[in-house]
Amino acid sequence: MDELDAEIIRLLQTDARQSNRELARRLGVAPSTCLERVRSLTRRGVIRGYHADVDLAALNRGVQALVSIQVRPLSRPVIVRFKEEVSVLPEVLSAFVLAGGDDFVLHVAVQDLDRLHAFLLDELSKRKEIAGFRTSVIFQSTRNPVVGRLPETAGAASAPD
Amino acid sequence: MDELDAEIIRLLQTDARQSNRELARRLGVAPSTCLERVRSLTRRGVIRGYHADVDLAALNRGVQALVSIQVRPLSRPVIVRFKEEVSVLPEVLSAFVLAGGDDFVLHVAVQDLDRLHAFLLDELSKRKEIAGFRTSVIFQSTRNPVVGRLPETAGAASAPD
DNA sequence: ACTGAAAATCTACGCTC
DNA sequence: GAGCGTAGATTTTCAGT
Repeated sequence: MDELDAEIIRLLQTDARQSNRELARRLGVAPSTCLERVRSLTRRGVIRGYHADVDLAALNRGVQALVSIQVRPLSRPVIVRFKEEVSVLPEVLSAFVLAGGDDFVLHVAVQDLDRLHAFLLDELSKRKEIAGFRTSVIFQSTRNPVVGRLPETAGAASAPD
Repeated sequence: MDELDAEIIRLLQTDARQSNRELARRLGVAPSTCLERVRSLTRRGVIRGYHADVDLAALNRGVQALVSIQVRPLSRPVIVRFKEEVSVLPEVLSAFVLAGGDDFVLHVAVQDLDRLHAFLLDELSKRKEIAGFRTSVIFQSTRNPVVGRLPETAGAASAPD
């Protein structure tokens, strides 16, 4: 993971469909070199795939929400099963298993508030393992297009207290 | 947005780097037709871009958390400014502006728990507009690779009560 | 929406450092 | 081992239909 790899990752996060040639030009290396680097990153699992970013509103999924959920009993089989079942629901964009007050957070996207309500009632309320949940409608969301290495925070690495 | 468009979107969400030719083959249309469809979807803003999916652990960002935040006063300038400033922090993957008990949720990824603690203390605690926040470490997260049209929920559209 | 052909790109392989 | 240049295969792209 040298500087060149980091730059490749940055550029492919910005635009995954640019040609290998273009990528090589921006990096100042030969296309064949660039190709080998990208393959290596893919082989090593650093690059996991390439995905189109789609406008949710255009898919009639303009209403998003975060749903915080507590499940009981808080046992491994219940958590594993709940996570698996809920992850595949079409309304769910992503699911988080958490430490702390809430056990799960679901990021959901649906057509409108009626559908959100229906989802909560039909998919969540009926589940016996759910001890409670709280829904927050999302007004806005922003996503950082590029995930890079973090800058070293001065002192944190070398001088723990 | 006919069936062909929907299928293109599905395939490009799964693998954004497959060739136009491959895409066309899977759809059973000519490459030129497929290309024009993809361009149209891009022009209309349905496809917003293509991004590489990178393993956060490989970038030394293996620790993720959701941070729920309340800000005061809850006025437009405070919200807008907070959102803009926080969105560009390198630790922040995405930021949500919410309705409900919490005003913001930040999805953050950092190297380790020390860095998470440092982020909370150095970036959040010092902000005067923050009235309180709660941090939940993420044990696991799953993401739905394909966002599609939602199935019609029987009765919901045609027979509201 | 398809066909065909020209331009651009991809990528395997042998070479140099 | 890592990067480069080249050449043959593949793909993109845009007429014309």
